[in-house]
Amino acid sequence: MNNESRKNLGVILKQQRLRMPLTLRELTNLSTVSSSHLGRIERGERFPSASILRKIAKPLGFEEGELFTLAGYLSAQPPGMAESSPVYSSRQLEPYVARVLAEEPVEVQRAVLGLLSILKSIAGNIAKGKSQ
Amino acid sequence: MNNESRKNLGVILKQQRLRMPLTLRELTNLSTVSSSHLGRIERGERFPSASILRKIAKPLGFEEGELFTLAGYLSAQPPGMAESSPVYSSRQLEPYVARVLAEEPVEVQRAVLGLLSILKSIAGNIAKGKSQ
DNA sequence: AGTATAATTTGCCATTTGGCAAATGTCAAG
DNA sequence: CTTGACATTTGCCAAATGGCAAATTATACT
Repeated sequence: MNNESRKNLGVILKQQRLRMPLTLRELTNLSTVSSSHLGRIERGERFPSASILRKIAKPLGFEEGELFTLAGYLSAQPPGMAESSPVYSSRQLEPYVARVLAEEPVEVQRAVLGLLSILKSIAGNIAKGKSQ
Repeated sequence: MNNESRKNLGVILKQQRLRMPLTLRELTNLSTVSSSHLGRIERGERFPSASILRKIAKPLGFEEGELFTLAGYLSAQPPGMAESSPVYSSRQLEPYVARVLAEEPVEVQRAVLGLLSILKSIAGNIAKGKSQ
């Protein structure tokens, strides 16, 4: 991350903070990011990590993705069509399965994948005679 | 970033890499991220920064934003126009989950639902103190 | 002016990231 | 079993992040 882009982002963040308007300390309270760090970010001495960006996005009135793009973490987003269907591969997910899973919280959806991979690995071991 | 979510992301990344399939070194060539680092990320010893995530997203077949969401850097993405897809009911099926499951034969997809309902019933009993 | 009070900056340091090179693990061919 | 060609993991270290506390600067009020 070069020095110029640090400064650029810093300037943007500072302008936005002043527009609210907020002091560094107030922004600290809203974001749980230390004011010393915020100050350094604003004058380009530090570059905010993703988690810091996430914490300050809303208090400054940014969309998360917007800030990530400004920081160069995300490539410029084609607005609107954000998540254009990511080709559901060659095979198909059965609509019924999709519908039922969609009712579950995302953690559960992911946990299901975990289960599946565990089962596959066990099955693989059995097949190789290694037993469990 | 707690230890569990590190591991979770690692497992997801590894699964996806093997699905391509790619070796760590090959992924290194596609992403310019050292294989030692990639390895540590996969087994949860390191947590990838935003710039690393960005570098590995496409080679692994992820949308950038998708990976950022999985890593917890971005909150779950507003469905945008994907809402027009009637299949995914009120809640959303996470694209990554959909894609992985879509790779499985339909029987497996359905079996996953079976597993899920069994686990839910067990969990319910535990909650009610009936023990397992 | 002088002084209290709030805001910002600086010094310092623990922690984390990520790369390089060496060590270790894996596996097929001889 | 041994060798060679891979892949993965480990040891080590430089660079960066981010927090706390102290120092400095700005602002307001007598």
